[in-house]
Amino acid sequence: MRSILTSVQKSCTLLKLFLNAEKELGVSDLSRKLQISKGAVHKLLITLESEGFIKQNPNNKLYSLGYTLLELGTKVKDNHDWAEFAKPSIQKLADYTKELACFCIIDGQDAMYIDKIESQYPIRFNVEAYRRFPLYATSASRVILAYCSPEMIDQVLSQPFKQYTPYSITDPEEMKQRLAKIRQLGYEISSNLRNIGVTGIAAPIFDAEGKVAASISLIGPTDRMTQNLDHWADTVVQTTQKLSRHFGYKL
Amino acid sequence: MRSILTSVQKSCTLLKLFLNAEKELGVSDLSRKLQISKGAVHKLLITLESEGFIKQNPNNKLYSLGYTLLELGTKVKDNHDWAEFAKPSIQKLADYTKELACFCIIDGQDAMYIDKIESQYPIRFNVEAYRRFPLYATSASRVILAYCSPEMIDQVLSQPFKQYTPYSITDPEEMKQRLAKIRQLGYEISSNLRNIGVTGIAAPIFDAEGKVAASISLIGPTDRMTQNLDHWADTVVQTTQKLSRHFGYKL
DNA sequence: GTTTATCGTTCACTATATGTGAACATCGTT
DNA sequence: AACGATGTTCACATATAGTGAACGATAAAC
Repeated sequence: MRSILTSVQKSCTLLKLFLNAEKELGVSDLSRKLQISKGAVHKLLITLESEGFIKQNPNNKLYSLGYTLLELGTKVKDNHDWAEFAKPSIQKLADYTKELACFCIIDGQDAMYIDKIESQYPIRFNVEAYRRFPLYATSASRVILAYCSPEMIDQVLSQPFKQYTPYSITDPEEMKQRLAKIRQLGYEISSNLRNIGVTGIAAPIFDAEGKVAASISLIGPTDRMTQNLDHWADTVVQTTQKLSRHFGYKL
Repeated sequence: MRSILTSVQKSCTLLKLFLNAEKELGVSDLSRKLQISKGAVHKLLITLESEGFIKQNPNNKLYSLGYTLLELGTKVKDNHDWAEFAKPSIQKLADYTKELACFCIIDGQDAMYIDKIESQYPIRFNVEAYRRFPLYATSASRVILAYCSPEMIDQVLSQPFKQYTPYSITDPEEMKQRLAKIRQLGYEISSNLRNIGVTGIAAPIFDAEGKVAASISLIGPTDRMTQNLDHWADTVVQTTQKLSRHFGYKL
């Protein structure tokens, strides 16, 4: 059962290389990063270019991501119903608290914000939508991870953690205890774990089958957040519980 | 010189099938659409799924586009500088005219709106951003096509035209004359060619090398548009000329 | 409740497409 | 002018992609 097509896999990896690199990349550079010959990379690029997934800058011969990806990405956004479903809720949350309200989903081994309403305060924190990050990294993703299967949790925690700040958790056991505490409380409040001076409050959303599906979080500067911490934790939890019920989840 | 990788090409075509189809597609359906065996399609899907380009709905086993495409599409949007460059201009245009103002680019054989400011009138027309359409289809794309190379124009006009309305141009010769008129005037005003009761005004933007790079258009209900037609054509042309100069284009 | 049709998945096999590595052309720098 | 780097092309041998049939599961039809 060898069902992975190597050339297709290579082309996917190639495209994803652009996510954490310069806007434009050259053949030799890609060849080194992918560890395949220049000729092969060139064929990949020609093929992807003919499909609009890649485009070449005629001036410097370098390659960048093509507009077909933008077209497909827009289609993905149009597809997912629950972002539209959750939008009124995070809007209401943001209006009420004046802080950044986010809707976060799990996809494979990663998390991703797929909707957000930004804070209107002059001093504010912001996140990047449609960008993957590890499940252990933020309160928004940890409240999802906490309700995943034990195997899933073990798999995620078996990889080394990126230390975003001096306060980031790096010990798997400590993380496990934190996840247990999330299951006990039903939400999480965390500070300085990914960004110094930033506090997040997050709670999970469950679907009709009782499986965790997404989360909602409130993020902002710690000094402002601490003024209403308990009240806002309540508000976030009530919001997610309402959404879970909308999804058909029974307490 | 066989430099097209068939499996990569197939995977790209497969992904693009979702653009004009249901949200979810099955293996057999895709097999018929792609004209390759079910087993091969399955391998393609497994590979794409392992990279996050496709995801399978566990309930009905059907496949849909994955979030990695959203991630890549967002990166494409972040990359292109000129949309941000043009944004103030179309914003100003929309504020002044109260109609839909669009920024349109050419990519390969297609056109695409990559930015727009919508009209605030209760009765208004709208377009879909980040969606390909043929170069001959709208005034926004025709003013680009008009300044393309003769070979490019011939190639585009050699394919049969889609008849969006009873008034749509279907004769290549008639289209050529229209393009000639665009080059003569420097802009185009068109009505009912793609949508009945809708009028568009468009003018091209040139880069430093004098090559056509994009266009700006103003679109709205014909009855409202006709009240200020000449004045607004002037305004659009002035906007594009200003942007062309910003790009380094010399008259 | 049984049959039928259709679906997604798996498998062994062969033709074929793929990746290699070297040679080439082109550019900017030294 | 020589160099080093680039992107591009090519012929070839090997690994691989696509076939077509069989499987099990599911849902519709009788």
